[in-house]
Amino acid sequence: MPGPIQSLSRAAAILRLLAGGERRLGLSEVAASLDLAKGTAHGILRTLQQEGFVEQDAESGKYQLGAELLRLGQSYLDVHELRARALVWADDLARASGETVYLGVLHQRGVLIVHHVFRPDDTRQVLEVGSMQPLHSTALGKVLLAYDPVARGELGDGPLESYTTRTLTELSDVDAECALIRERGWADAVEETWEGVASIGALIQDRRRNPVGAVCISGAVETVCEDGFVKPSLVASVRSAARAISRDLGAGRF
Amino acid sequence: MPGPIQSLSRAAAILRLLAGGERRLGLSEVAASLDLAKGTAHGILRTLQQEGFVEQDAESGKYQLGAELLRLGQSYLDVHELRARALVWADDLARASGETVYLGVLHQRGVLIVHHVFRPDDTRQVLEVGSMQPLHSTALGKVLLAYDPVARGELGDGPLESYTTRTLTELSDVDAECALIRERGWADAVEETWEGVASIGALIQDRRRNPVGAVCISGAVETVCEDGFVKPSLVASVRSAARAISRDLGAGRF
DNA sequence: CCTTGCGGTCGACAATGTCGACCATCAGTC
DNA sequence: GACTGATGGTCGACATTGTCGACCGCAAGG
Repeated sequence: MPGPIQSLSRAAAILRLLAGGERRLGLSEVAASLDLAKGTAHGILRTLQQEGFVEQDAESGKYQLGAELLRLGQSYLDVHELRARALVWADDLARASGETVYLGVLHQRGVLIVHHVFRPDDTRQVLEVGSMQPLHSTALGKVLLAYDPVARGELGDGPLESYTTRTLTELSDVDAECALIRERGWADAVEETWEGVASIGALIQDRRRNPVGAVCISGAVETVCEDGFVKPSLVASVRSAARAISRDLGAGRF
Repeated sequence: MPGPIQSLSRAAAILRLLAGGERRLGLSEVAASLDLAKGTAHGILRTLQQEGFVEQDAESGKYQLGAELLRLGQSYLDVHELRARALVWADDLARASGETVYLGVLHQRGVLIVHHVFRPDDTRQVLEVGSMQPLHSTALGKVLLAYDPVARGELGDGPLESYTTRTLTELSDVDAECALIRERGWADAVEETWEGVASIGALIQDRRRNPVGAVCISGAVETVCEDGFVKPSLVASVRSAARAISRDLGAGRF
């Protein structure tokens, strides 16, 4: 495979840099962070700016991400076939289970949330579409790890970050857990990322049985678990939703 | 100002092209649409793909937008100062008015929705964050047209699209309306874009009085209007919310 | 079995993006 | 108020880099 286009890779790196840092970044900071000449960084930023991917604060001169990214991100969702077919099933699942529903796909080293149905009570909740969750400590992530070799590859050999005392941080433990998940066909994660939160996830596959994403429900330990284990009835609901979505995807082409 | 970076502009054009067309596009289609050599288009696509901005359907070989865009779009929202400060006020406004609340900023030739609070009843609604609304036929758009010279400039001299029989399609009419809006300090749009929908909007400005966005409420004509005019009490709510957000923004720096 | 379309590769060429010195401006400071 | 040290931004020479169009292999369709 021939090499990538240098200026484009650099532009992408700049966007990621701006996305990462909380605050706006100055030209010099950007150039220094990526080891570019100021002139070069400026040229890229100027172009990104006039394309709308980056905006410049009028008075400080510093740069931040631009509105066009939001628009394109929305377009991504519009085209996303998995999401489109899952919308109605996710709704049903939320209603049936009374819990929050997430739909996620593998993206880089994590799970990208592409759909989110609020828990059907009236508590205030923030939409998490577009945010990322870790692979090794969430139901969505562990499902993907268990079934998608690419996801397992992303884990590499690096140390796994620990979020709570129940987070699995040893690769061998994760692999054992994945074997279990494959055997029984679903994953759970009880207080492995957030205290008090438990979730149950299952795989979504396309017509050729390739893993393409995962659904999960997520809620308070008290409502999702019973006697220290996740409720079998909820597991059944999640698995049935996952099967329904997979079937729907499979039918997509005919 | 020196020229933009060619490859970057082209990459942006490809992304916009992919965002525009509903379906996935093949390499040749992309190359033809933008009048590029196939090799060139391929190089750009390849780079965009490995950066995650574009994905390729494994079996058809066609391209579509990538997940990274969703993630970056979300990051844009996270950094967005106007949105951050407006969140709580928008919530209050929705509760007080009982209607849907939108928060929009000028982007290219339209209004980009950066925040959306659902109407506080239980009807099913879809999140419109990231989508665009026309300038000349919505309350948000007309507010920006009235106060932001850049917005007025975007209108150019082109013919204005008509959505309903009440859409203003003559530039002179729009300008007259804008004068009125400036005079009284708020805008409305009753069935100018969607039949049965009325909205009321007001300007948000930063500490230096620059227009930075607009808030509006939007709902059924029957609940927003009375005797053929928008209800004064709703106008008051919207204007008060807009002032609150502006004040909040102004205080941001101190 | 040839044709026609597809996505993808290759290598020569020169247009293109890159680099680093340079400029203008502002804020702080002695 | 001139100095200092930041900043964002410009410029033009250079050669790296992206571009182009011919070419490849494959699959579908006549």
